[in-house]
Amino acid sequence: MLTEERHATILNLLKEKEVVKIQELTEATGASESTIRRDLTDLEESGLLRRVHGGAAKVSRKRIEPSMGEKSNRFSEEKRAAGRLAASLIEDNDCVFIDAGTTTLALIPYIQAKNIVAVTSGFDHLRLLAAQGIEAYGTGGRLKKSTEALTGTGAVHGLQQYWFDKAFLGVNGIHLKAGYTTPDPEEAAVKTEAIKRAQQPFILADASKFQESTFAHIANLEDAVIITGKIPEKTRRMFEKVTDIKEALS
Amino acid sequence: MLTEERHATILNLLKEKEVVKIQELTEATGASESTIRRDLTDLEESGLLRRVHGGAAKVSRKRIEPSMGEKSNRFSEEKRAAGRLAASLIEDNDCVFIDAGTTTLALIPYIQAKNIVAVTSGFDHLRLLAAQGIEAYGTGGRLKKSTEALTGTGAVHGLQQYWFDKAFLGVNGIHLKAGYTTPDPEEAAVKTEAIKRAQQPFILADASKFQESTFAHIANLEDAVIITGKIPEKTRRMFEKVTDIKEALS
DNA sequence: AAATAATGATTGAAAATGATTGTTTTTGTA
DNA sequence: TACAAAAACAATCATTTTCAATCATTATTT
Repeated sequence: MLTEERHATILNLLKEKEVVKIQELTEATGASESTIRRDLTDLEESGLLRRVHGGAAKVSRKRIEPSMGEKSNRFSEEKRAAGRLAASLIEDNDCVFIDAGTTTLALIPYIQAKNIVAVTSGFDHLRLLAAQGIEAYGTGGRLKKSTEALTGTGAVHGLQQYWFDKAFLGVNGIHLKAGYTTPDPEEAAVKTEAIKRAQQPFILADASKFQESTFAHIANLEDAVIITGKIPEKTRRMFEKVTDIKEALS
Repeated sequence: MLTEERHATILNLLKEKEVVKIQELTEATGASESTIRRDLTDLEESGLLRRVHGGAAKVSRKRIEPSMGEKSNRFSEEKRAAGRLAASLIEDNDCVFIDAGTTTLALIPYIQAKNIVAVTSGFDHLRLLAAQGIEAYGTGGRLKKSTEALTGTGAVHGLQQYWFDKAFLGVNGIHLKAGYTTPDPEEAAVKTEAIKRAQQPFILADASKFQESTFAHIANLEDAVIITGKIPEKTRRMFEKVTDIKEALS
């Protein structure tokens, strides 16, 4: 059975039931436990299901808590490593921008610096920052439901009130020619503005984003420093000719 | 049975009954008493139920959902009536401002009008609006943790991008001399700005707010129409000399 | 052929569970 | 009220289950 088929089988089973056990999945697919576990890890990172001890569960659309505050720290190790590295760059008294998206969400729990001010376009980020006792500001703007990000001219306008020491952004593509890109132009505009208004802009990305490009241009590669988890040596050599790369080693 | 399944089972049982005994839960799930106890501890920490000696009890969740079905609380009934009346004032294609606070939160579920745009300074409000398929914008600004409101110059600045048909605000005091007041000056500034920018500003308030005054001035009584639940005849006569009052009769 | 990716088995670590302990709370009775 | 029995409790321990990491093997691509 092909990987894709297994993934489809798993998701179909989850349409009918609230949760599935690993054992049910090995029986349904004929694959080993290890393989199923890997499948579940992948599917969770794509946001298509939620892993639970013993199996997997449906993702509820309403999902109030981003299951971050809980112990279920099931971010990919890569994102965590990048998040940790990014957080370590924040110094006492900094004013920082934190972009919407799960990659940047992963850095928030690691922030140690005192007396910082954070502005964010992420809905969940705002609450998480405030919950950590960090002085948190929202950009304002339209709440885009799918990504839970504040976007559009409202957000850009909101940003123009501030000036940042550092900005931490997520993107969907990092491409030698296309630069940093993301699918939604409204979100791109916010990211572009944030990069403009930061002395040190950083892009957080995992390996899958390299050599990808999507619709809307954000900035050129040299406009920001890239923070990433482990990436292939080849990729690294290609991109570090154009901009700085901070590679988090776990 | 997986942990998640048990948790779901427990919560489902609690939807139907006010309390459940531990023994009922061990029978329903097949798990041991120890496990059920641990489940209850977890669920209580997540705020999803309340432990009582011998089992667990429902928790009334006023935080997120303004639990429509519940009729036990007199204040919430009053708020609901006012919310329903306020929502009926919103017409198709309106652009409205909805203030932070539980009073205004209560109006959101009753909005029927199509194709409206809503701007809000309330954190929960933003999500609730988006969840209802309403085009929702946040004001931006500092997230004040205690009230979950976006406040300060950031929020005022965000508001200045918009112009409203109607604005719905909550206040802490309605006083013949002091006008509308609220304890926090930062929040007051947001409310003042919203009233300025709306053709028809409304104040939502329950009876307890009348003849009260708190620190920060928002506006004068005549600057907005008051929407309220049932209030004493005497209060009504006093205040309707100065401004319009819409009294919701349940 | 060489590099890359996917798979299954194995391992020690981590998490969940059920039984047991002694303590606290409730209940019934004097 | 005072007291003792019963019920429910938190804390702890040993056992079982599940997990992530690693490695060797097998497909797949280059």
